[in-house]
Amino acid sequence: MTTQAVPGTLRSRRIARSRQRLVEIALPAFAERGYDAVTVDWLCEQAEVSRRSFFRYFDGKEDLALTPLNDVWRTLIGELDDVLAGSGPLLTVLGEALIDVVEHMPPGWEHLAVLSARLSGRYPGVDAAGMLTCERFTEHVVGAIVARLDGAPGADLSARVVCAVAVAGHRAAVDTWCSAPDAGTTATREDLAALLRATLAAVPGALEIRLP
Amino acid sequence: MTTQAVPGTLRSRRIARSRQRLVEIALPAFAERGYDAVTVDWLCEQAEVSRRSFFRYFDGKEDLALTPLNDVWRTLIGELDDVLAGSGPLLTVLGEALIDVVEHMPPGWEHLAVLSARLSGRYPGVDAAGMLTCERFTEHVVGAIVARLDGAPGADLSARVVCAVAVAGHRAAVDTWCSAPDAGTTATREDLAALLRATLAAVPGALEIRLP
DNA sequence: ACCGAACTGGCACTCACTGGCACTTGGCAT
DNA sequence: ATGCCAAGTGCCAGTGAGTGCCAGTTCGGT
Repeated sequence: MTTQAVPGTLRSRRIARSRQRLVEIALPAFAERGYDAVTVDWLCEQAEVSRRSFFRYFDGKEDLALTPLNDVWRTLIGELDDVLAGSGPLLTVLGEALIDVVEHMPPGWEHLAVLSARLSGRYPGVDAAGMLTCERFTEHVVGAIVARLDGAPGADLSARVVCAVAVAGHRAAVDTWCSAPDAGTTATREDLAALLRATLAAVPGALEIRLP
Repeated sequence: MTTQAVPGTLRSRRIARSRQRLVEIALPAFAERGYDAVTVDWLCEQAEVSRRSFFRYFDGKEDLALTPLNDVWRTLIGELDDVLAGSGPLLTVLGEALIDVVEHMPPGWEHLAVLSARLSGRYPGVDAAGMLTCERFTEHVVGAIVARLDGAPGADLSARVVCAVAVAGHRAAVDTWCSAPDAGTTATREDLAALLRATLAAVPGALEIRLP
């Protein structure tokens, strides 16, 4: 997906290019003609990739549609060991790492991410797949935290709750970010980073909300 | 689903019975032979319901698999207006309402709910569908809260975060509840209610967790 | 008893996704 | 350079979920 500093083997670059091509064809097509109206067959034809390979590159159509957003969480999972080496409140640590990852996505990421986020809002099936990725992130964090704070009672639940809050904050920020009519062309990752910062900062107070 | 005090029309009771029959055939079958190995065709044959009607009764195979757990959230959504008439911290209000709903599910609910929960743990697709239902609950709460606290800045985010926490607590409680090997026969709704109470009480402290 | 509306079942169809198999090709040791 | 091997690929045929359509039935109010 990313153009690596170390390019990797010839093969893996071919795969990465095919994946990238599929995403770049798919997301605008989904936005224009609707998610259901664009078939995997058509996408494969356009990208000159066989149907069989499509399903080797992606977990499914929904995974393809969410590639830009999922890449954020997958990157974060990959960096978890480094991230959790930090200190301070877990929510702060995870939040800053999330923002850092967003700021370091490859060039052009924002345009595709906006399309992906809008798709997620319009199609429940796509949304559900996105939540699954976040859930996988949560499981990684829970596993790592339990291992690190070995034996601490409730570490499990704490990690789960913090992740839930981080994910909810992320979803809220992305919603706002992608809902400006011209977001497709003008939204920047810095905008999203700022929204994430604001959202996550507001979280502790948010829990206090009372009914009159 | 529930045996109503007011039985409703003949028609609606026939439908409810067909739905119930499908759920009672499906969940044990899923547990025994695996979710994928049990086809909708087979289920329809067993329950003597046409394939076409199946998809009129349920949103899909996953909806069927999650009926017991989804019913909790759907009931809660139905009672939202009453629930939000209460006062105090939103998290407490929602938590108590959730526990109340669980305690008033129809007889026999617990056995099917355990099967449903285990299925959700084993099959990501099913899990994702469950998260969608929770998301729908969140949207209802957000809508209602924004309407009630008209104009309060951040009410939107607050409601979202509280729901995320409530849902995470619920998931954690249900996970624990259904993972005892003999839960299928011995788990009671009171057990689950107690777990929910404990989990939700622990949440405020959970957010404070720090890395060393 | 009758009429209209709601519900039903069957059929044919689309499309996502999978397993199997033979073939190609890039990576690597020699 | 060469030749071997595993990883990756294309094609095909199959499965099963989900949907649109339509003709027939059944329920509920009048």
